[in-house]
Amino acid sequence: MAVTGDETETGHAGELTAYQLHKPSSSLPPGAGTGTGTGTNARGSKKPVEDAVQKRELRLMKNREAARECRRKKKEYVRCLENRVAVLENQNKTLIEELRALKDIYRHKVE
DNA sequence: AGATGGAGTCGTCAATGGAC
DNA sequence: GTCCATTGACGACTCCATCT
Repeated sequence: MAVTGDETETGHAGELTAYQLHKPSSSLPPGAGTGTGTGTNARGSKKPVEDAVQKRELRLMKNREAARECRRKKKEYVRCLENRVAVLENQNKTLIEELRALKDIYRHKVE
């Protein structure tokens, strides 16, 4: 559980961190990182480098969303499990009480 | 007041499985 | 075989509590 409730909009969400800016991007095609020099071609058609960069950005964006959704679902799942545990614990308590009462009744009968 | 550690969140990468 | 969605793992970062 978070100490405070302010999960969203705090921290570094939404802006580039030093880590993001400097992290080596292994999945980038060779030469796509700097955007200088390589990949220039005739005008008109989209440069392959630009295309690759755009593709990468799209992929990152989609994966970012997917990760968010994945975490949301996981949290929901855990919440459900915790709920279920609480319910079952209650049931268990009730059954134990019931058993105790029945045993009492039986004991009085045989005595 | 500053250092430190723990807990939580986020973005990214990489592996994987399913659909086509 | 390729594409895409999902998810575990990792590092970066923030916030808060506690210690010195």
